[in-house]
Amino acid sequence: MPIRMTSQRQIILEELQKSKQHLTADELYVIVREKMPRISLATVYRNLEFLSKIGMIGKLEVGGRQKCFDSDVLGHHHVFCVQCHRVDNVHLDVKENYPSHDMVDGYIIIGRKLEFVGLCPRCQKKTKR
Amino acid sequence: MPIRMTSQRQIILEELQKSKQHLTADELYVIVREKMPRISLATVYRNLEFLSKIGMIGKLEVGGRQKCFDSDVLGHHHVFCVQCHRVDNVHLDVKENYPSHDMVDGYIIIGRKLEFVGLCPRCQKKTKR
DNA sequence: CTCCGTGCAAACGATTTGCACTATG
DNA sequence: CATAGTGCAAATCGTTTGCACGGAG
Repeated sequence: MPIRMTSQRQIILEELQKSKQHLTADELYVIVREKMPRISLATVYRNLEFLSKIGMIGKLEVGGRQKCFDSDVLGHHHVFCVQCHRVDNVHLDVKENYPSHDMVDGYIIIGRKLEFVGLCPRCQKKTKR
Repeated sequence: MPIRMTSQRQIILEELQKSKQHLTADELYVIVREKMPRISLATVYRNLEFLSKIGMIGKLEVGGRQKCFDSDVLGHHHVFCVQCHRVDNVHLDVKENYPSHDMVDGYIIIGRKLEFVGLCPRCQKKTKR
């Protein structure tokens, strides 16, 4: 089954790669609509789901409400602001000393996710004053 | 401001502790309704939010749709099944060799969350056949 | 007696789906 | 030309909120 590359799929993928950070479905919707005004939000959702399923992009489901999608699938972690629910990338070299189990409690482990929880710069200022 | 302990708050807390695993709001709703049939789902949500805010229980926001709540606040990680979105506890001793930063990219780090992603036993069987 | 907490229903935000139509391979 | 993908609107799911009433302190 070859991947059918529609113009909307193309643009969604391009814009996501161009942005170099994770975006939610409707942030991407706003961006894509500039080039293709008649695209529907449902199509954005369907394509993000599809692209993440075939591994071309990463789906990111951290705390808070909306899922994010990310074209850079590898090698970074995330910080989540407890106050405003903002999510940022962390490029921090973490020595991973996990036991080399690929099986835990009956689960086949296919990945690990390290997530930092904290207070973002903006919310620090808000709290201080 | 003393904590006002209503009967519904009491039961919600008890049942969550009794169950010894994390539950979603409406799983707990079903359980609590057996003892208190007229309780409303909104009350369950409001109390879970409240109890987690004052630190008596833990709120867990991993991948997937629903938030989970957990009376055992400490010392375990979670596995998330990519297929059925089940979440389980992992009691696995992980040597944490993180750099001792408490500040990353402007964020004040207040916590870390390690989450495993995998395929649960049930879904492994489904996939095999 | 004073508020905080409740039940109910309605509102909400994010995501999904049914359908008839379009366009890719 | 078959069938996967689209746009639209309506449906769904989890969660939150406004309001009038009830019970804890």
